[in-house]
Amino acid sequence: MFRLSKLTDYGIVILAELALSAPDGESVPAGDPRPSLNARELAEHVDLPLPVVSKVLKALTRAEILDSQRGTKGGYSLARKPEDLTVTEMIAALDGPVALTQCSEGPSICDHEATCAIKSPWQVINDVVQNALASITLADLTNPGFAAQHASLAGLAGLRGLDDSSLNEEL
Amino acid sequence: MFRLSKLTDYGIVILAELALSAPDGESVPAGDPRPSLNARELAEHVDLPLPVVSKVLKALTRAEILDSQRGTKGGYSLARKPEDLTVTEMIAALDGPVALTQCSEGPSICDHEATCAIKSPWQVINDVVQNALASITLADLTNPGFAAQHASLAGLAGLRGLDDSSLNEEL
DNA sequence: ATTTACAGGACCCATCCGGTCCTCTATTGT
DNA sequence: ACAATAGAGGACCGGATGGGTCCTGTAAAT
Repeated sequence: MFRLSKLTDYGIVILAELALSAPDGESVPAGDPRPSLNARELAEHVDLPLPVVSKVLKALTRAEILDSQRGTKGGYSLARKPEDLTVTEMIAALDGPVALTQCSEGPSICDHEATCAIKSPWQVINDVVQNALASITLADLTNPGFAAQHASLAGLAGLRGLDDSSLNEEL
Repeated sequence: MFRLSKLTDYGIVILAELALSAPDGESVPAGDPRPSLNARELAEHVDLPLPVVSKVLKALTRAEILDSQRGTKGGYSLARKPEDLTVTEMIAALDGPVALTQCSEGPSICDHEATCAIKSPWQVINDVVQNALASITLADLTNPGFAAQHASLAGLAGLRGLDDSSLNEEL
């Protein structure tokens, strides 16, 4: 169906929630290990069952996107600044690496390589998508102006039409 | 897993095969209703089971991407020129419309709209991906130089870095 | 020591996808 | 008119995957 899994969707929403709760540039000011929110609080904010949120948080921690702290006062916080976290990474952490087709995962996996007329173009398509997603960061997602600014521009970010001058000023 | 379905993958390969078999610009020269290939021939070329290929061909015909002809000497041919068929359309025909998340499908589908911090950015992400895919046509896929030409450029097609001058000459 | 909260993994169920098959209709050629 | 060919449409089944829950263990704070 060419859709991200719900878990991934949740994950990105949760990350946005965390970014909004730690509005300082340095989410973890190095001296203070107090995590911004714990799983229960996040589940409430996002209005999803705690076990689900918990599952997502664990995956994000394993991917080193979040830092976790155990114990009483434990919880989660962003491991990096929102500007340094791309959508591609979020997806990779929860849905696995972006690979639109099996042959995008690596060579010699597909049985039909011999007869396939378009091996390498797939790789290009994959890269195009991956980079489109890598161009958006968590900071963009939580920036209220982002959607408005890009609503009309988004249509131009493909391989063609890149000489449109209005694209040159970006946030 | 964020992957296209195999059927979609097959479909694109099959379309490439058809494009290569009808190398003239006008795949159907209007006067001659003889389809280029039938399902059995395509199945052989692509080395996939006939029923599978057949299923894909039917879907592509329903989407008006292919023209079909019944009876003896029947078969399939491209309904348009390869330059006028985008990857987005191929995907939509076989996998449904590109909608990375449920809320990309339309408003008021998601239960969490009230609490969701990043409704509209998703729409932007979706558009970015969709347009990245819309920038590639069937003609590109069958062009042997395409992959080589774009291997190094593909990384630049996101929302940032669009002022790179080397992107301006496209095929 | 107790309580809190994360870590890790097992588990079940619903859904979807890949693949096959059967029947029907349209076209061509004899 | 008839037979042969080829697409149209849809039913169907088994396996894989994803969504969601739960249980046990471990680390930190009071």
